[in-house]
Amino acid sequence: MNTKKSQGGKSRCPICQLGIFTELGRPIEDALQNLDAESLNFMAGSTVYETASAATAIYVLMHGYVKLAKTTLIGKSQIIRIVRAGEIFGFDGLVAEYYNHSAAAVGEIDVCRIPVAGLQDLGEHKAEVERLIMVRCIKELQHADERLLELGAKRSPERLASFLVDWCNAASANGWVPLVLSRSEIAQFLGLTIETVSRLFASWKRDGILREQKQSIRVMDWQRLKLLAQSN
Amino acid sequence: MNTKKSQGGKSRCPICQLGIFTELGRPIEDALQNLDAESLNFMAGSTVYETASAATAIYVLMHGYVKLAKTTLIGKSQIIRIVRAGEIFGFDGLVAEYYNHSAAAVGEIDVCRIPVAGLQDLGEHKAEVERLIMVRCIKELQHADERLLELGAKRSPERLASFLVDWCNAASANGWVPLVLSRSEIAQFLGLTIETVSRLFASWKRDGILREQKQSIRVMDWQRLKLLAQSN
DNA sequence: CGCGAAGTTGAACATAGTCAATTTCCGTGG
DNA sequence: CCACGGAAATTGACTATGTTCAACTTCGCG
Repeated sequence: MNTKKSQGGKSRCPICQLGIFTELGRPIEDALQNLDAESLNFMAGSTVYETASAATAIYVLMHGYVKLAKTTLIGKSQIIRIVRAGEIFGFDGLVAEYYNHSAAAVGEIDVCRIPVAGLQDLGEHKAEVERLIMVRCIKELQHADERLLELGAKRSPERLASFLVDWCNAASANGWVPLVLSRSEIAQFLGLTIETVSRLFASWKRDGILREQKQSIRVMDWQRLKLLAQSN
Repeated sequence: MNTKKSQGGKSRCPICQLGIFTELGRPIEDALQNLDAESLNFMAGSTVYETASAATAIYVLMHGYVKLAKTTLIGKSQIIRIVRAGEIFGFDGLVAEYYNHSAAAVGEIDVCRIPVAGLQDLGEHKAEVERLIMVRCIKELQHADERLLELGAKRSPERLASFLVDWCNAASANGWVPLVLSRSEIAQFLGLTIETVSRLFASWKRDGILREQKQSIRVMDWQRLKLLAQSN
């Protein structure tokens, strides 16, 4: 068993504590408490759901990182999204019978699992929650569009550089930023090989653009990195 | 002026005739008639909206094909989606101030333009329409995920082969299928160059897998094409 | 300390891109 | 109906980017 419920059974899901639904106002927050949402904890590397497993819930990531991935028939896998705390994943649960991708924990995570069946019980508030989900979904779609541009129209240095720029920006901590992903995961995310990623890191470290220590990176020359992200 | 309204001003938009919203039932169909949706006709190659233009409407494609594209700062463009009749595009209108991609007609098209402001006036039906849009959006997201796998984890022959398989399947007409897109557009869609696409076509025609005449293709050997789509 | 996994590095190779020369296609006008 | 002109597509030769394979090093952990 690679998953454990943090406090067993239908524990009160702390959705609101993260502020995802707070914008909807208190009555809805209360209604959400009545869903049988569960707070779950997964240890590093464990699977939240597999491709083609029954899509019965959507998830809100409370803490940590989740990677969503798809695999070709010949076994090459592509990470389609890295989910951050506060984001929703598992949209498939709302329209499809099965998930079309897998979700796995990168490091230890806490998620809130919301059974889709429960959403039906929201009554008058259902519409507002669905609207919020719609908005989130559209944002995901925009993000996916951006990634299609990355994968379809950019070369390896541009892909890695803009990935690093995004990653460090999201981390907001300037200075050292924990790089949660392994070389292999970065490669799978960018549609490259481990070796290519490794060589680019090495080259940029040599050039003084980056430094790395203990799974963390620090950008020394933002200007050059951003330039690499845009052209050659 | 490269666009013209088919019958000037706020013409009755034939949304329902396409059956997109019919699943919602008659009262909602009627309510939709009261939006100031416009039926528009664009000639081949003209632009429905540009990247970064004000996102004030969503569109339903009534007839033809639309290509949605993004461009890198150095001018390489990537087609992120080919929209077919009956599909919604311009989801950005619902959440963002500006479109993050462009939309252009491939051949002549008819679209129904629904101002987002109008959706607010749907009153009690708003929720149901938004739910439908949410469902469509999630399906687009799944489709985008699939394309990320194509671009990130597959080689040129696999990309082109699976594109052709999809294209011909969607056209449902077995036998000759009109290939609406130019080599350049196919290349932009698959993240390849015109030359690579051209060479693959040539090679497959030589091998008797395909035939082509007058902008239409015919798959002669489905088994081999599907095999090409999956592995090497 | 030692083992296994992750990461690095080099050399050879292959895939796809670039550049350039033709050829084909198609609409326009004679 | 044919001829012309321009755009699209094809083809070849060369190049470059990134992959593959393999050896080796580093890191983390028991």
